[in-house]
Parts: sequence; structure tokens; C-alpha cells
Amino acid sequence: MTTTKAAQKRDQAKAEYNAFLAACPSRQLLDRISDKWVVLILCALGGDNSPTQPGTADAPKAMRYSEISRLLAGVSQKMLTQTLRSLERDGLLTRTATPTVPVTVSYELTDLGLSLHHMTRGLRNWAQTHMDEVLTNRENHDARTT
Amino acid sequence: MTTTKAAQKRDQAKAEYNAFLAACPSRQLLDRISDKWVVLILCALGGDNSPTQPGTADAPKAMRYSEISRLLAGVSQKMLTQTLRSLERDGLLTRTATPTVPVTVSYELTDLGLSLHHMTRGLRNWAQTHMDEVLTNRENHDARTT
DNA sequence: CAGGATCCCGCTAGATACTG
DNA sequence: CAGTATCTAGCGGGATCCTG
Repeated sequence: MTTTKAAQKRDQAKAEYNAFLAACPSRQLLDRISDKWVVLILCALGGDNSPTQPGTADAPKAMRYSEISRLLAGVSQKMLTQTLRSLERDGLLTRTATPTVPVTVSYELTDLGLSLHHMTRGLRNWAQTHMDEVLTNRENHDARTT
Repeated sequence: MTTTKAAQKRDQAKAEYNAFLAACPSRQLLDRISDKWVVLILCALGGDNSPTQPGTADAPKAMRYSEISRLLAGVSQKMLTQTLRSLERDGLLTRTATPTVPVTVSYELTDLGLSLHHMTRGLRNWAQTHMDEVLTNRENHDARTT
């Protein structure tokens, strides 16, 4: 039947579209930085510990596992390790283990990681410029529909 | 015991940190655009239907529900409606229902929405410039550890 | 100190069916 | 046409315990 074939075509179109999305660089980037901890780790290693104060200059520094863990108070070891691993895998930071006793591991941003960190600056700027406007709109909308 | 009190302090610190995160404008923005469909809807209404071709000029246009639904082949009605509603709530787009039979509803970006759409351009540029480098790093890393 | 391994729970996206 | 309502499975992420 034609209806069946049409349904198949639709499903195939959806599959292709989803495949396209998976391959899309912008999508991949968004999936990456949408991760709560990625940007925060970038900030930590990038040197600005107060994400709300954009003026603070860059002072990229290496940090140890426990330092990061202390700085990002909300993170679980699992997520921290997982995130660090994937960032290392992508060449955004380097992991250096020094065989002291006990072991010492430090993480540091690569140039690529630093460049991504700068990218997030742009996001912060937009957010600080427009986010309160969004919030106001939201409140007005909620008040209207109550 | 001191250990108990220390644990409490840690938990409180975590709670405060998480509250801080929830209030952070950058975080809110990221939560918003990390949504798969938000950016795609922005692209659709913003006029560039080929996210991989940054050269295409802006031609913001109003679109009907079914148009968007057809363009974003992978989306479910639920997610589409949900996303559109929240975008309207935030003042990023407008919803206009014309009481014809059957009803006609069209969506259009506001200036704010358009500005966010331009923001995503920056992301796309970074993605196109650096994402293949990331991918290469990833492959190398995987090859090394295999 | 810096993680690995497991269990488990909440939330959300998606499918399906119905409506003004 | 443009949604709403409901149900469910899957999985991301936290908590917990263990190790080199």
C-alpha cells in the first residue's frame, strides 16, 4: 500500500536527519559544552574562578585532581574523572601523573582547550547581557497566564 | 563528633555551590541552548536551513507549526510544542494563532531570539574550525590505547 | 591521592491515542 | 491543523564501597 510506503519514507527521512545531526560539528560542540562540568573545569583550569566576573584575566594553571574536586564543590568523583578523561581524549587538556607516593596527577589546558575556554567567554557575555531580559519575559508571561 | 560536623559543612558547601550554579546566567543560557531542538528551531526560523553552510544570509521568517515539524524531521510533537512554548515564554519567539478553520498558528523570532540565533553562529564557527581537530585527537588517543 | 566498579533511582524523551 | 494527555522504558548521574 502507498500509505505503508509513505510511512517508511518518513521513517527513513527521520533516520537520515538524525544521522545528519549526529555528524554535525555544531551539534557535537553543543553536546560537549552543554555538559555541566565541562565548562566549569575549563573555567577552573583557565583561571577565572568567578564565572560572573568576566573582567578577571586569564591565568591558565595546572591543577591537581583534588584541587579541582574542591573547587567544583558539587561534582562527584565519577563525573569528575569521566569528564576529565573525555576532555583529555579530545585533546583539550593534558593529564600528567608523577609517580610519587602517593601519586600526584595534574591537569592542564592545551591550546585547543584554552581556545574553547575563550569561546565560552562569548557565551558568558551574551548571558550577562540578555539573560535578565529573558527572565523578565518569563515572569511577565507567567504573571499573565496565572 | 567533629567528623559529623565536617561532613555537614561539606554538604552545605555543595548545596550553596549548586544554588550558585542554578542562578548563574551562563549556566542558564547553556541549559537553554544545549537543548537539541532549541538551536534547530532558531535556525529554522532564522532562515538558515543548512547549519553547515555558514555563508547563507539571514532571512528570518514566520513559520507554521507543521512547517517546522516537517523541517526538523526528527522531532516529536511533544518536544516541538514543549520547546516552542518555552521559547515563547522566554520572549525569544512569538506565537500567533489565526482563528481560521482549521486554526493557523505561526511562529516568528523576536529581536531577542534573533540575537541569540546570531550567537549560535559563533558557536558554529568555532565548531567548524576546531571540531575536526578534536575528532583527530580522539582517534589518535583511541588508537594509542587500543 | 586518584581513581575503578557497582548499584540504583529520577527524569525525560518518545510512542501512542485522543481533541477542539 | 495544532496541539493535549498518558504511559513507559532507558539512561545519565549520584551514592557507596573498594584499590594501587
